[in-house]
Amino acid sequence: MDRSRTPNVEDVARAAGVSTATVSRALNKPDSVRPALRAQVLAAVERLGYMAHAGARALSLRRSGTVGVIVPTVDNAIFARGLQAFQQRMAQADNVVLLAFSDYDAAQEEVQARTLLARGVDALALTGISQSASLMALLAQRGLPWVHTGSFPAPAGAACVGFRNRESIMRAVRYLLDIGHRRFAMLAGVSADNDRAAERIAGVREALAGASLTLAPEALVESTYSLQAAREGTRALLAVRPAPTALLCGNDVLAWGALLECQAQGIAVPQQLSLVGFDDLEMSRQWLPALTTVHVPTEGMWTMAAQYLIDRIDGKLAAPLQQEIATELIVRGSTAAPARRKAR
Amino acid sequence: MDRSRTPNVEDVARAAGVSTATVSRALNKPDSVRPALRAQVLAAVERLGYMAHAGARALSLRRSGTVGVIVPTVDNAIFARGLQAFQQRMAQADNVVLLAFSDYDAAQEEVQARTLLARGVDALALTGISQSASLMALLAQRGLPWVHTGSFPAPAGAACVGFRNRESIMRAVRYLLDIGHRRFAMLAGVSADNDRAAERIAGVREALAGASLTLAPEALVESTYSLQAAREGTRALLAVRPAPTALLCGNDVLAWGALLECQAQGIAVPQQLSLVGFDDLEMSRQWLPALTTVHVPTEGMWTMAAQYLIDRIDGKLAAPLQQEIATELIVRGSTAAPARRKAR
DNA sequence: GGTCGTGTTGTAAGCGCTTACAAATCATTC
DNA sequence: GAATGATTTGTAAGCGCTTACAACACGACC
Repeated sequence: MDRSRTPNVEDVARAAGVSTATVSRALNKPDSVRPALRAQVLAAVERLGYMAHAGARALSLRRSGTVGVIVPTVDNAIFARGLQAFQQRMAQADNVVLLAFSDYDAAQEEVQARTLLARGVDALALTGISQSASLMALLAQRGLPWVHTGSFPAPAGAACVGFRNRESIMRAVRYLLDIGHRRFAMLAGVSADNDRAAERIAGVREALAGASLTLAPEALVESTYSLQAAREGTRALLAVRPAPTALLCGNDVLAWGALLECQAQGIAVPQQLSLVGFDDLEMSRQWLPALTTVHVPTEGMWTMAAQYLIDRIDGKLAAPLQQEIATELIVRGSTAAPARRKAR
Repeated sequence: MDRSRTPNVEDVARAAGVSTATVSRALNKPDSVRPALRAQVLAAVERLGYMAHAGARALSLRRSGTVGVIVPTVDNAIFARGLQAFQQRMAQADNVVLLAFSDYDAAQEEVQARTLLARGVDALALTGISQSASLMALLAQRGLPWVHTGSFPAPAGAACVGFRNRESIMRAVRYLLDIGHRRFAMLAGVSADNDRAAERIAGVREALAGASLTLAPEALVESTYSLQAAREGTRALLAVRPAPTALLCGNDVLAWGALLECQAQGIAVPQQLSLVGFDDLEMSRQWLPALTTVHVPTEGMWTMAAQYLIDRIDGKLAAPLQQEIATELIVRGSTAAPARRKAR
């Protein structure tokens, strides 16, 4: 039992008294080899602890069984959940996931994508649609299947599984308008290199315009997605006069920051300020008050994205899919009609 | 410009008017080829959009440039942050990260690990030390470098970068004892397949024993790491009589759940109940009251784990490293001396 | 018994890369 | 100018797997 070398097909073939072709067949299309032989082969495999060399396999199969995914970060639960769903679906299809982060930066995203391509991924999942043009060109040129998640629609020729960020947040704004709000502020995500953040800002603007309102420059703050930054941003917005009665947040994390800042300042939510998030993370449900937010079916979305790539890799699907996901406004305790008299 | 095939070394060699060996050298050890030729080669590479086939490369180099990591989940920020640090360090070293999840289940962990091994990872990072014996045997037998994170020490022969979970939480308990607490409860993580959760329970027990106290069976609840479950667990613990004055939580997520439940029940923290977490996530700092918790330098820990694997892959390091990381009790607003008179 | 078709197995050619070794080139020294 | 050594380049083998194709075995049928 010297294990000077990790065993290869040839070793297994010898041990089982068959040819390498038979070993390969026994492993990859069991039906094509007689049961007796197959058993011998599998026994030898077991005995030697054989595992096919992935590189060699990729070389001859022209596919690596590997799929890349790039998310901005995984520190936000929305991506954490999505990534997990994606990985799970991929694992079921016997694909393994190569992970990289863009940190909300298109240049970094391109660098990471190139690295993944160099590793021979069979497909690539990306977040949003604000990738660099050169990255898009590269993917198209190499004929690699890829999909954008979280945004809809995607540019022509590209596949996506996502939702309309603009329309989704517009529903929230209209709801606030309906219950009487007129003075709005927005704590948005950083819109550079982030179409979703940008679209949500645009959505708020558009919905307000529908009610002949506008968002004053000082009533819009872009913030990174940390609680710290969100609190600072909120502080600035709370200082605006006349004070806003409703604060729209680019996502739930920002909304949590806003809520914490309100608690710290003793501002009652929703009595003095209505707060709306976006994403509907678990914590938003548990918070006190529970957060009114736009629900996004993240797991389902990423699972569909994974499935699309799988189908694409298998050649079961020829054309790029553009799949729209429905979102839903979930009204909870953080929003209410504005107080009758001028607040504060 | 027909691109019927993705270009290979031979295409580049032809285009640059050199041999394939020179192309390979120009790319991998530039110094060994004359500047003039090197420039020709790089130009051809650029022109053709050449990218070396990773599988072929892995086959001939006997290494894949790929490292696997298995975490229980990424839904908890502690792993999200760690994973990100790990990926970043690996990317710097030109390694790519294959991700899989164990979902706190040793059997699933083994399945996932086998999949990663089959994909030819050069090394593997694991969470904790409660892996199945068969997985450990497999890794040892294949001679694959691997590392356990978050636990210290690891079994002989294994490498780890982690901390002493038991001693870490004991400091928290002693602090509570010091400020006068005598009635304790613990909202622990599920200890099956989770040495960290188990050690933290053991630590609480041990520290209490040092003060001649014990944890009554009904004063210990094991909960999964969701806010929902944590709240339910807390509810049970709050119903224990005499009521506890201090609640130790297995991690920050559980502590958040506990805090939310207290808020919902109108129990004042820390006046009526002192609350301690574990991990020191960003949110714990921002919360109101801010959470007293055990700080764990996650990013640094995972970065060191990554570095260890890199060194191991490069052969720069021969023996398994057992690296202890220091933790620190951070006292914030969620703990205080118990009220003088019997609570409630 | 010979022929044919069907199903199973083996032989060997690649997949694309790196690198040991051989060959060629070039500078240096006598 | 030839010999020597150092440096650069090319040739070709080999990494481990899959699979086209050839070979073979076997039963059915005439």
